[in-house]
Amino acid sequence: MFSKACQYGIKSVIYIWKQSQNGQKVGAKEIASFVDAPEPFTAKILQDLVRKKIIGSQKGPTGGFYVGKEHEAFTLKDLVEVIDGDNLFNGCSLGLDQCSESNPCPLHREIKQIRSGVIHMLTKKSLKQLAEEVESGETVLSRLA
Amino acid sequence: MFSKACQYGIKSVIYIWKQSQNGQKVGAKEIASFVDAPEPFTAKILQDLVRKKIIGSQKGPTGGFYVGKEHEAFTLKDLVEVIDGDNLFNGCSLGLDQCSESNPCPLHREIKQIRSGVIHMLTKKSLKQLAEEVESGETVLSRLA
DNA sequence: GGCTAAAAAGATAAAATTATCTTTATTTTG
DNA sequence: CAAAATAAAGATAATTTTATCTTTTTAGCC
Repeated sequence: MFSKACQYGIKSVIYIWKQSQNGQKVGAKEIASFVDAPEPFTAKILQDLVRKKIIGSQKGPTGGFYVGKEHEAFTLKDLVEVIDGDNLFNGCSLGLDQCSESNPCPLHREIKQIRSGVIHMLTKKSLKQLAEEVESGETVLSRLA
Repeated sequence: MFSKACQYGIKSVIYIWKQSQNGQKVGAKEIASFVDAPEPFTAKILQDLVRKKIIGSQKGPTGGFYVGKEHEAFTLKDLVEVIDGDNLFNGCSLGLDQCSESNPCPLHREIKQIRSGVIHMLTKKSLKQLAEEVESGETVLSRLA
């Protein structure tokens, strides 16, 4: 469902939120290690997210990635769209370019319903809220339980 | 959601069903052209499906791919599993290997629900039924409407 | 039996995704 | 202002997925 890049991205951003709530910026190395992902690849993904303003970054010593009020409204859907595109949300699931309501592919109606569920789930919580659930121990992010 | 191989596979098998209901075996070339997929790649996929008994095949002149009573019970889920594995149905969507009910990742519950929807949709109709809907014009398979 | 048409299998190639390495730019601190 | 730490950017490599090509096997037909 999600590419690896996207999985890394999701976990990274939740971790950044978690740390930012404690007022801490975090470096790519720390993020990658926590999230158990290759560091340079993670850094690439984070760069994309910065470019698209999903997160912020600061160079130099004491620098790192962070989030703040300006990022509070972003949801998983925004993040997934940046990394994986809108493939999961739009376009015929069988790759037909003629597929439409009036010309539906065999899965058209069914996929439509699935997608609305997916979109709902990816929008109902903000990234910040997801981080709060990790902070509270309700959910778990790292492989180190 | 589905790999290209899987998209091609789904369309191919529905087409084979459609043709088999008229008592016709179909060759890889015809399938690929109808389904608008590269022929050798399609043939590879079909070979996998034959090996896993989702469809049948016969070599030699007048040969081709076909389906019959012995294949009637197969659903999209069976097909997707053969081609894409169970990735869509099992395993942590964020790639955590520690993820479980008692140690849930941030998306655990939500993904579980999505998945049950996906599984329901992929099992509620047989491949044969999907072909019947194409046959009746209710849905459309080829890019030539 | 030999020819032909088709699937099966195996080898190769191209493209996309994932991963790594190196260099550059920026910013803080001393 | 120099040094150090960090993100950013660019170049390269490995792996996986997608695609193609070639050879072999099977089965029908004359």
